[in-house]
Amino acid sequence: MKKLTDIKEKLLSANLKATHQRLVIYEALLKEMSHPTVEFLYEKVKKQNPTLSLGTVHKTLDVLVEAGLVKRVSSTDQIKRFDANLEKHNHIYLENSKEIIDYQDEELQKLVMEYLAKKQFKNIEIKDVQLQIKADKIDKKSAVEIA
Amino acid sequence: MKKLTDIKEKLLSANLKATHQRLVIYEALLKEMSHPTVEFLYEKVKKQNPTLSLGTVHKTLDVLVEAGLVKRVSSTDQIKRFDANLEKHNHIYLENSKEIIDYQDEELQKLVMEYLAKKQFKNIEIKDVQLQIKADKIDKKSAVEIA
DNA sequence: TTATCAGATAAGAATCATTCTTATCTAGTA
DNA sequence: TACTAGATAAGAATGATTCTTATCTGATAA
Repeated sequence: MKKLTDIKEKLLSANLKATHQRLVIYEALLKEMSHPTVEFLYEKVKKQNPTLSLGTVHKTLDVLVEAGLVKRVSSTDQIKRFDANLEKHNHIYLENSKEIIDYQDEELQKLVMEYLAKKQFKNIEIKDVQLQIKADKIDKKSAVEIA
Repeated sequence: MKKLTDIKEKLLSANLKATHQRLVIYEALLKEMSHPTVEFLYEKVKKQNPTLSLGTVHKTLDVLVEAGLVKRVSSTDQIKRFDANLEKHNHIYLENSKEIIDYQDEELQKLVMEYLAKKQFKNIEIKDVQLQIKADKIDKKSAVEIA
């Protein structure tokens, strides 16, 4: 549970002005586990902030990505998705239900990074590795559980 | 080196009519290692086929994806990219040079798949796993070499 | 050969998420 | 209080993609 003061703190420590719009957009993204689109976040925050514009949501998310507080999620469709979870984690793409869920597994991350570290890549510097797990949800009504 | 007859064969075995447009678009994609955009392929094939339209390139690629002959490449930008390489492989995203290059490594693929197979996921059926390796090219002029 | 028919293509209009532009607003500072 | 830089609102512009419609093509049957 992030308090508003924590969010404010994060913005300020990234040298960003902690405006009301930025606070509510960032807060909405932090609450969402579903890797929301710009439109989705706009609809969420608009309820409490009717004057807030869609362009501001776009701009704010760009600013947050630029500042390293938020990440873009890659996908094969044409719509931007965002993620406020900065911890190293992977994504499970549920193709039939169109969801993207988090999969955190330090052991796996370590396994892959150590494997790649042993390899000799010439002329590149590896910055990050992410797994995209493509799957189908079997029972669409119940949630996915990861042991 | 794919011969045109091989390409024709692939189209026919996917129950697609082997039209001239499909042949040249598919051939152009097979030749490209760079995970090209629709626009890029259009510019390539237009030289020899001036009447071919951009819409046809879009439609044809959709048809090829639908038929399983071609794959979409996921990315964080808004532009579709395609890949005719159906072998299990991973992608290295060179962020500074905007390239996406292939990284084939059966050992790594096996390592990850076996690790995940041991895990207990409830309610999902894993179909595929892909690694996205984010990196920077050190010397932009020379090629990346993978040992 | 000719007619028919389904599917493919060309051309351009429509769509829609994103980006850009401009004017206005706001908070901090002198 | 006035000034200033940065942020926001509103809406226009952009551009890749999708859609629509008419035309074309190639296979098949009469």
